[in-house]
Amino acid sequence: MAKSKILIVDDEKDILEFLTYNLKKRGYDVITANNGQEGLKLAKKNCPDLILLDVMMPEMDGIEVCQQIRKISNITDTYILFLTARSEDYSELAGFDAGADDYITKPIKPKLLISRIEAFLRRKNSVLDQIKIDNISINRSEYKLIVNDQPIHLAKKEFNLLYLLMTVPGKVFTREEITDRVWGDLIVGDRTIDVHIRKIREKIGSNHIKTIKGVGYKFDI
Amino acid sequence: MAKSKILIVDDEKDILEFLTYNLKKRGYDVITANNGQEGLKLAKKNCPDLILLDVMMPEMDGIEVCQQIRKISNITDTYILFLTARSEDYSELAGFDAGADDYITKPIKPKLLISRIEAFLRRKNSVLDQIKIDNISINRSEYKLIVNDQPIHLAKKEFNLLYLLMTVPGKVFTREEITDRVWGDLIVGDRTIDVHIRKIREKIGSNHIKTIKGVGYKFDI
DNA sequence: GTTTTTGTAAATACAATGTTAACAAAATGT
DNA sequence: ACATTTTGTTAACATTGTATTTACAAAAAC
Repeated sequence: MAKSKILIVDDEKDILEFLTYNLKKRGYDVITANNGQEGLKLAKKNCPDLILLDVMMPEMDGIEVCQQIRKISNITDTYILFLTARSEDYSELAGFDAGADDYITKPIKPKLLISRIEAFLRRKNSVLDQIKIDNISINRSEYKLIVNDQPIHLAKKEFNLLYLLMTVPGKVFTREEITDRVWGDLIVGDRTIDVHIRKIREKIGSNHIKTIKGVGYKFDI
Repeated sequence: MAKSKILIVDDEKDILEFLTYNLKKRGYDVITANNGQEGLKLAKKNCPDLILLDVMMPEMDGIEVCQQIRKISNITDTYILFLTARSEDYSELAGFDAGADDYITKPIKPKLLISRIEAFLRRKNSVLDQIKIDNISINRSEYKLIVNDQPIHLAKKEFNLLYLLMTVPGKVFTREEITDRVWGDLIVGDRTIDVHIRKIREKIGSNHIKTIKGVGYKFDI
């Protein structure tokens, strides 16, 4: 599966750079525009999966860009996320009426932004193919894991389990969630997950996957 | 995450069916009422995440239902969304004063409605997932507690207990409420809660959780 | 000043997870 | 088709961390 494409439209260069950095690090394909007109043009041309749209811009503001984009029939399933300063008194309603899917208020917290983006992309069923966190990079379509630039082999179940944990870093996955999503309907014994976790830890080091006793496991940075 | 529960209150059967159909299709748990009284009763009973409330209804109108609902203390974090015909001259202000969170004007466009609902629920869930008060931040899906920028480990029961108190800061939770919601059906001894409270205080400092003797505990700022 | 309620520390019981090794089942190579 | 290797699962036991109770002290209420 291809990397998800994200278009960022903002007239402030700092924010553009900040977002680009954070999103590229996370493995996205980032395109930028620093005004409404350019944003609209790039949206038409690239059909991004997600558009981050600053509301307050000179000449053509976010609301208008959004309305225009919503008129383009071949980008209907693009998610549009507005960036607003909390103080700006653009009504949220105006944004939603224009076809926005959600709001993020500045200052932007990268973690929150990423988690919203990924929640959406998951919902859209376009699963992330490539996840890179810290020194660990996992690529699903290639069944490939790289730790500290060294390729490491994982068996299928190990791979799927690690991949699952990495799709939402920090989130605790319960044992039930894990069996559901890695084993499917198969019912496996009590210690099976532990053994797999152990094998993964053996291979990627034991400081990434954390046990939350009585709850489940999570991949932590 | 569990399915979100949506209560629709409207006296027009067509609209009720139309909305029910569209929302169920989208995976929501839908409950309906065709007058204000019934709506109020169902709201009390079911604690829905979201209520779609027709303003114009015979006998008890939406404004009144909304006011009543806002008085019920255990459904404070329910979103209430008014349905109004654009022509109706109920003042929007009256609705907001009564505690509405937003308006949707009829005729209802399913896509717009859904996107607003999802924006609301996303915001609600992300808010509820992460609670930050003063120097304490608690994150449910990550089972993570941060005090003064330092991560602190809590055991499961401790975590759930603190989380419960923090969901409604200032509210006194009785011992019964606490056992119900943290321990479930399990019956535990008299001192168990105290011991857990003690352990939490040990970890986050003792100035946040206050004892209301003869009643229970609360998290205070 | 007595009673009730809550706080605390330590002891104990309990449950969840880690670990190893053995075996079964798949996959791969010849 | 057979042998070989890899992968997946289970069982048994060790280990860890968590939950609960106990017994008593302290505080607040009456």
